[in-house]
Amino acid sequence: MKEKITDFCEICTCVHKDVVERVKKESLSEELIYDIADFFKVFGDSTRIKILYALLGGEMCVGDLVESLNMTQSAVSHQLRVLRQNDLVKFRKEGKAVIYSLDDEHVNLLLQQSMCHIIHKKGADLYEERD
Amino acid sequence: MKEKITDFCEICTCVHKDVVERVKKESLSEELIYDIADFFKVFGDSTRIKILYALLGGEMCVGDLVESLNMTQSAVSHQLRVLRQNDLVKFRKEGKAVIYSLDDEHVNLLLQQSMCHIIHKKGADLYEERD
DNA sequence: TAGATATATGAATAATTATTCATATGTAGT
DNA sequence: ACTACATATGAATAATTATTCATATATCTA
Repeated sequence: MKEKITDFCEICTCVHKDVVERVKKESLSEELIYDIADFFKVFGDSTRIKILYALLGGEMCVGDLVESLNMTQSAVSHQLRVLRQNDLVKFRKEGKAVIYSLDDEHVNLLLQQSMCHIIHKKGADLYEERD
Repeated sequence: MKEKITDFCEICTCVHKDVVERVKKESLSEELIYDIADFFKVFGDSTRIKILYALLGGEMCVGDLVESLNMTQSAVSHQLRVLRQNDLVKFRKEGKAVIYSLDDEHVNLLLQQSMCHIIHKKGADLYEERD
């Protein structure tokens, strides 16, 4: 079962032809791969998580976000744009104010789920040393 | 309902005291915020997504991953470390080979869910222009 | 134990991205 | 139309992170 499949890799001889072929066949398109990574990337920033978590409690105007999160207006606004571009938040205008809210239930779900996961993992780590 | 809450922000007058206070009160600890962001950050890289997706089909040794994904052994190994450190993959040794697999169902779930979300969103975008 | 192979890793570089600063846009009230 | 305010944005800088290259570690075989 351990045999060299082609000559395009000069260093690895530990190659299982069947596995490699299956994976290559079933691989996602480069485009989808990048889309998925980009999607997660949006959640992978503490500023954006703060904003999203704040919006879990309901819609907020930019000024309130700035106050609540102790950040500059510019930083918040830049990150809101990223969230907007990725359809994680939507907004409506009310006079001079722009009021943001979470775009759909997916966001809500993902946030909750990840928090569960992390708290669970942290907990498990904490109690790992017992007996 | 629109009133200045404190004097620590010199530029924003659009501040809803009640909202700001609630958000501040309900805010997550900085530590948890960073943990959540870091968790997502791990998924936010196309190389790691490729590896994780390949492992959805079953356990694989490093060499097979290198072959399947057309990447250098070093790059794969570095990213496997990140995945290991974040408990997304586990491994066992078999002779010289190190065989990796997904660590738990959470990973599986998150990947599937995100793909659904993205495909759905893409689809929606594609058909958006119709009347 | 020596040599070969599979994987891991440190350091340097390259690429990506968040924040800041300055300024622009848009809206409301006078 | 003018002023003030709320938000957005371009450009520069700072910070983070992925990849590469060279080399180290670990395991098997002779």
